[in-house]
Amino acid sequence: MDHAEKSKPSALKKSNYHHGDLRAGLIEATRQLVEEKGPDGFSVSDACRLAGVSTAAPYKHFKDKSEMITAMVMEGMTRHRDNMVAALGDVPPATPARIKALGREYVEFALKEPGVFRLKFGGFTDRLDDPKLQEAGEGTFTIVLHEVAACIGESEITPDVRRRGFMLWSFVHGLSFLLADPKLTSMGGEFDLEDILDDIAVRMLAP
Amino acid sequence: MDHAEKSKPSALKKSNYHHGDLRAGLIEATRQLVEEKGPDGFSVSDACRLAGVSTAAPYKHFKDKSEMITAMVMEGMTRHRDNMVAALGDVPPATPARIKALGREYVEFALKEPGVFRLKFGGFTDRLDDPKLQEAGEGTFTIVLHEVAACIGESEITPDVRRRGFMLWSFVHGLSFLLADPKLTSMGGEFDLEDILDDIAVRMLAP
DNA sequence: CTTATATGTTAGAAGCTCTCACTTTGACAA
DNA sequence: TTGTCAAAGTGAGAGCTTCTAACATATAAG
Repeated sequence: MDHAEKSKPSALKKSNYHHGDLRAGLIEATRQLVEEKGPDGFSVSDACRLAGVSTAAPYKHFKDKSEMITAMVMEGMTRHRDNMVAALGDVPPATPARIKALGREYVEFALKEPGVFRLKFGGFTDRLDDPKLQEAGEGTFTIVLHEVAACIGESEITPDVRRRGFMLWSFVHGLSFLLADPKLTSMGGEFDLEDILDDIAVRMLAP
Repeated sequence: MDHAEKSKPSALKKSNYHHGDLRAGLIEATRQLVEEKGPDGFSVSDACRLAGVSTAAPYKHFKDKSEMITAMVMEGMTRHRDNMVAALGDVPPATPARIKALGREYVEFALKEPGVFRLKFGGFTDRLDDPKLQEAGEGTFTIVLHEVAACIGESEITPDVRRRGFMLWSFVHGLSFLLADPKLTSMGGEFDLEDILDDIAVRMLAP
């Protein structure tokens, strides 16, 4: 492991004393390891080994382990939100199909990155109390609320809209957890995700 | 901290070299600490201090830290299920009120013991792969399925029953997570848990 | 009463987080 | 060009942790 990688500086690296962009490197290593071993199996030391730096290096970029995980989760949330927005794509406005698209993307993220997803909400939430996380979460929820409003013909976010949005979120969130856990999935029996999403959208948008 | 507590042996303790029922003591200590500091903040050492034994003592009862947590979670699941069964109490059979009662109890447990609840499903699930946990979970789910079947007039657990049950579970599960997280609760705005449970029961039991 | 077993203890190895003092490097001013 | 400073690494090590091994003690069964 010598040269030729990373690219923040001008062109190519002369030495590897300085990493280039260790912050990003550590975040990526953290993500990989959390996916691989779960949040409890993760250690800063492991991340250092993976990134090829000494165990003291991270502390130039993060206050502590918790902040390192928070940064990784933050990055995951951004990705999650971007995916959801992208999923709306050219789905016709004010249709349940948009709600469905958001839900599908939500679940899909949970399936693709279960470790990160669980960390976002599940295991360590108490500790991850960065207000930025909350902001980011609220931003995403607001997207959902606007879609719900459009679907039921409201021009603004009324209490009814908020309530339905929250219920939809609850459902999709729970569904994601159950599906992301191999031991729980089986209990649902055989079913099709699309059908389920259709079903809940219809039921929750009904008067 | 000398005498006069624990009671597995005949009457009262002479020495405290032997604890009496350390297994149960450690499980309780684990529960307390997980609630207090979160699953990540928990350490076996802490539990030992709380239980008043040496740090090597737990290993006579549990293979490792993970097994100790698993045991605690297992105990929590039993309690959770018992609560749910008790909540059914004398609610008239084959009514949505029974579904509601189960849902309320589910959420209530999550609010009362958020640490344990999250651990059951959230943070460490990969690691907590004791088949007994799965069994216990399935048992509880079966209770729900029977209630759903009764409500929609089926005499057995058809695919439709299973599907609705799974959706109800998803919803209540997600709701529990959102409500158990102080940062997320606010997003739902002002609302009444009873109303929400009524609402979802009606919507999910509709043809 | 004796003795086996279950359940404690102490000591310690290995590994983790995080700090401190030190080194290297790139950038920028003179 | 060159000198110097701040940013970003490093190694060593303190003080935790988990878990093992060898030893100690109490209880229960004979």
